[in-house]
Amino acid sequence: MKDVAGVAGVSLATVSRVVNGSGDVRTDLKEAVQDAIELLGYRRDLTASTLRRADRLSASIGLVFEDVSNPFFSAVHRGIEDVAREHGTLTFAGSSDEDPVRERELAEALAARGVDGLVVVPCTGDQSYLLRERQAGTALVFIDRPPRFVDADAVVSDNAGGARGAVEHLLAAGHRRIGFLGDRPEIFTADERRRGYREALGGAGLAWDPALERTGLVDSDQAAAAATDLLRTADPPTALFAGQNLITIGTMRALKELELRHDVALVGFDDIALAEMVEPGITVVAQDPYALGHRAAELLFDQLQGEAQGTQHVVLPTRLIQRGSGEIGPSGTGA
Amino acid sequence: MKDVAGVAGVSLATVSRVVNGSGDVRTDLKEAVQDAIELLGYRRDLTASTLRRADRLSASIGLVFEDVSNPFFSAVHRGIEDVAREHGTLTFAGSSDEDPVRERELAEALAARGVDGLVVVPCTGDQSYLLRERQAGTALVFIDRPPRFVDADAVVSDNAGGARGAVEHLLAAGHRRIGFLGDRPEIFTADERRRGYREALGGAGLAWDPALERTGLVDSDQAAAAATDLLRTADPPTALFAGQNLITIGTMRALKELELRHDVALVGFDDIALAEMVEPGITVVAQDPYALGHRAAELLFDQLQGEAQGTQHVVLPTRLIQRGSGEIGPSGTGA
DNA sequence: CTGAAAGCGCTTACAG
DNA sequence: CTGAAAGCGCTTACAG
Repeated sequence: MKDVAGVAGVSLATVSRVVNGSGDVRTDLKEAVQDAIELLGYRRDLTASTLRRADRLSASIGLVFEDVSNPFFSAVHRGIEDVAREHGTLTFAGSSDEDPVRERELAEALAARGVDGLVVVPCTGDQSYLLRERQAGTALVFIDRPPRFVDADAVVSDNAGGARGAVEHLLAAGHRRIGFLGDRPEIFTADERRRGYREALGGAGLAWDPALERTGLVDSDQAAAAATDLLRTADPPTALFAGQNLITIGTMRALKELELRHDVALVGFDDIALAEMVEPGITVVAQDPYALGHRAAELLFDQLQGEAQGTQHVVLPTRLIQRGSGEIGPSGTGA
Repeated sequence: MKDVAGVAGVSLATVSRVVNGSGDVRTDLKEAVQDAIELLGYRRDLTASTLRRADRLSASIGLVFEDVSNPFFSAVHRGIEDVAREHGTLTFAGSSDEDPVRERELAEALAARGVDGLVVVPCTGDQSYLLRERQAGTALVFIDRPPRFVDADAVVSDNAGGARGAVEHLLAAGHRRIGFLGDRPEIFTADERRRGYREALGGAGLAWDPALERTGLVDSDQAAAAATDLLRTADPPTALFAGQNLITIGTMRALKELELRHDVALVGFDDIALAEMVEPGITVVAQDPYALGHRAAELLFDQLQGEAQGTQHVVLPTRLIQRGSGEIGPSGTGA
């Protein structure tokens, strides 16, 4: 910038005004500056600009996900990116791998780089360490799960309601013994879905049977093993509700191997690619991860623009998609 | 930092030395500084540090993908993140949507924020605008596709070789009329896969028949329509090679609707979730997107650490995974 | 080992 | 409308 000022024969302040389009600058000087910029191939250093500017905004935000490579979170990412782009803002993203220590390291590393806001998927644990960042002016929105020990905006899906709907769908088909396969109950979403499952059973006047619940399943292999185990018991369930996409995949694999695909009903939480191509098609309760990200980003920019009105807790609805596996009756399709 | 120095009763320089662990500091002063940091809840501003430091490194890198929400790129992302994390570096990521203008905007926005390096998936077009950033010291690696008009490190899959292997696999099963369904040929990977297809046919002494090639397919719907059209011709192919994951899904859908799933062979490029659960299982040529990202990030940090030895062009092998659809003979399985 | 001073690249009152 | 000067939060020679 100093060089540009030199070549254009003006002061630093004038170059700054031209570059930022702020304040009026005489046409001939403006042109001289633009020519000098062109000539020297000058690029503004945005970080230096942020450091000095009154608003101190970096036009960047940070994303703390469980895993950037999980299709669910990458769809969330895109929802956020599209809003951020409208605000000329770039996104940093990182994976916590469900580790509270790593979540905190990531969030603090992001804050140390001066992000204007943070969208975080909280691990089990305590997010109060983020209070300090918020006090320093960092906008903050939680996504997928509510935070603990922090009162802040959050956007989540209707996990309990979606699960309840899924189980009610199975009940309506006549099932009375419905198994639940879930992730670790410490995870908010996993716990909520189990709650929905239990509520639906209660609503139908059924007591929930601990023998029909298998939780702590962290990948599709564990899910397949648990499903196999459950179906081999003396009084097996006639329907299964799988609490998450990887669990649905594992359960489907188990049903295929046991040759029970057309005999045991299945509804999964989260939609999956190719779900309609499998035999039978997989009935799911779908979330809208893109919308989750989009809404969270909107709340974040509302905060940044001082348009936030109190703490917002947004709950997005889920949608039941019937494809066949969830419409199998208690005595199978006979196919 | 000024406040910390005040509370600890030392100079700014001493605080800086303690925070950075650089230079020797008397134990009592060090403790006084640490106490003051604790007391004030002081957090270092990394961007200000970057601005002043000799190496000017920001410990952040930028990623320009086609689409962050595409599972292929999100796996690449994770491969890069894991290496970056070892170097204490954070990643910015954005989507170009295959638009050269947006690619450039993104890359330049990233550069303006002082990233140490850039990993880019180049759109069709000219990447020479990146020469300026590289001259300014930004490390640069291309991924998935080689750049145009820039001599720089690149990590790509063996697209032509993988495609050739897929088609040779179909030829070995006895097929003589093999159709090709591909993305826009302007995209490097799409063109390479078509080249592999044609080479395999040539190697078997077969002339390639333009009537068997359908390209320019940008989503699964277009792929399904093209596959349907191809299979309804007077002399239809007995096998299909689908050049990309979305195209494979569309083709599979068409085969299902025409009830030809067990009669027409199919091999797809790129692996897909649930591919083994479909009937028949989908035979694919799999890339390793995580490895692609991992290798690219290694090259990037080699450049940053001055350990780069000339321009590297890395080609990663692909792997044929047989699951059934690619093992159907010219007269079907009869299933 | 420690501190006073200069300066990274920029913006912003403040005079003129 | 324009420029000289101060300063954002930090690091880094340079003296001592």
